[in-house]
Amino acid sequence: MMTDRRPGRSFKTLTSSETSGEPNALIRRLEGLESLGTDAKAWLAGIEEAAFSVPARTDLIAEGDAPDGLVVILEGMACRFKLRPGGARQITAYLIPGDLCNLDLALRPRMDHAIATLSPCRVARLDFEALSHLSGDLDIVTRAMRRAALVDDAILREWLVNVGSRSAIRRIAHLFCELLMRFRAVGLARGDSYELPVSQLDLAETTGLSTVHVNRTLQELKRQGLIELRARSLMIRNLARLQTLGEFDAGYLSLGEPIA
Amino acid sequence: MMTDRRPGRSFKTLTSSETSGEPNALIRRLEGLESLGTDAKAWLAGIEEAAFSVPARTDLIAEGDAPDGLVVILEGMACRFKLRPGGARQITAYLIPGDLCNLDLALRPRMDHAIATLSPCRVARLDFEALSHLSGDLDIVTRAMRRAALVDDAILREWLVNVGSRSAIRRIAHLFCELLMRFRAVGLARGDSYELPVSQLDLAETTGLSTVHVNRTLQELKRQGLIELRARSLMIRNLARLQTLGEFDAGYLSLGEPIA
DNA sequence: CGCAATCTTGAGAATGCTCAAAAGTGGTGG
DNA sequence: CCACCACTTTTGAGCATTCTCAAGATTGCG
Repeated sequence: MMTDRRPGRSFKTLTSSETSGEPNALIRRLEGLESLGTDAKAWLAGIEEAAFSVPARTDLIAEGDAPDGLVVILEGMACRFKLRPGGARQITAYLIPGDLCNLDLALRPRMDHAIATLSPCRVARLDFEALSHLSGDLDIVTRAMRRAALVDDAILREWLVNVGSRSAIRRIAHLFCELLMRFRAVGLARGDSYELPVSQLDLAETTGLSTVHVNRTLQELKRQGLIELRARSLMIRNLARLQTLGEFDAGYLSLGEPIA
Repeated sequence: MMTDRRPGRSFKTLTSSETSGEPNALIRRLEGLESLGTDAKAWLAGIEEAAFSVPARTDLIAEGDAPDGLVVILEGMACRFKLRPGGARQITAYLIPGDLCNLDLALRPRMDHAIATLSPCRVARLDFEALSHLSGDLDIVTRAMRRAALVDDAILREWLVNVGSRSAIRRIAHLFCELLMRFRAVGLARGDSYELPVSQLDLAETTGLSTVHVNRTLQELKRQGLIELRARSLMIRNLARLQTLGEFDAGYLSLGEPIA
């Protein structure tokens, strides 16, 4: 279940969309997948009330859990991962604001993998009851969430291609391109830059490389003038070349206009 | 085991479950996920009528397609894959009898990957209309199919772990264990043996290894007395040791008793 | 200011790759 | 029924990418 943190705790609330009237990341994300009506948006805006903060490197859902609510990332980054017998960790997905942790909770008895924060996060838990009673104008929300799950599947397949067959430098290039597009979709990129609050160890556990090699590969990307990366902030200096290098084609992210 | 089926049309009828009153692979697969009523089974048995044969190495669904029906594998093996710019192919899933190719057809505009047969297959196409009108006792079928999709997701995550972090010999050991369990679930394993109609090139494209290294790794598995593999038929000689080597834990396959 | 985590660098080693060619297999048409 | 052809499997040899180990530099946080 969720680790010992109660909703009430305030972990120094950052300046965030929470205080303004802007749509939260979940709304932005789902709006890219289905056209949401005003009532749907209003309903989704309500999740802010249930939001709470979680520090970095904290389990959100453990392997074997049977969560009783749908967990949504509103700010920060989290990841899905599996542990191998020796303790090695393979990250199988990044969760960014607007992403859903366990959409299939209704059908899946227990989690086959775990979810943990990478950076400090703001998170909401949607009650299973509330979700299953969405109907009428609101079941567009369910459809949008299902579509989001399909995009997650597509991302996972793309990661398998990445790790299964691309060289180190291409893997990282591809990952950085994907994250740019995903952050853009929820309004969290400025131009070709975004915050990437993960360590090189995290990148290593994502790409199937050693930390040492991740480090050297990042240096090579910088040397080639493709990226700048300092203080957990990534600036892509030459997106076209980075895309070519990473063999990146955004089609699998379904970022076109919302399909009718 | 009722027989409510019309005597099969013959596409050069092989000796197969088709001619007997046995449940087809789809029924067996879904029955492992939900308890099906007799009417659900009868409905599923009807797909035999729409079955047709496809030779090996033939595309079933191309990337970019928007299929108008749900494709089901009844016999043989197929795979999902993506092609990289240079032509390299990464296989992202094996489809065995009882598996569904494109369950999300209602929500996904176009396929982000392709599906092709590996061996000669018998395949059925379920009309989208027919599926969307399943209701009452039959919507248990929909539930079972959704659960099957979740298992596919879990398998994909496990493959990412496999390719992202295990050594060559562990990767192949893991894959062989997984396939044993999946074939067993649809009654296609005899003891610890099963037909594995894929080439070493296919295995290479699956595991992210070169064909040469696959070949040498298979020899090592034989040398250690873990497997026998000839004429596309795999016999696992020491399942316990193969599981340990492959770090295989069947939990992610949801093969327990059907969950209520 | 100091600890702990993270990043960086060096050097040697291993796993797995490429290229190339030979040997085996199965299907097909003459 | 055999010969041939394409595909697949196997083997050898050298090499590249990436890993491991280890230590030193840097950063961020309390």
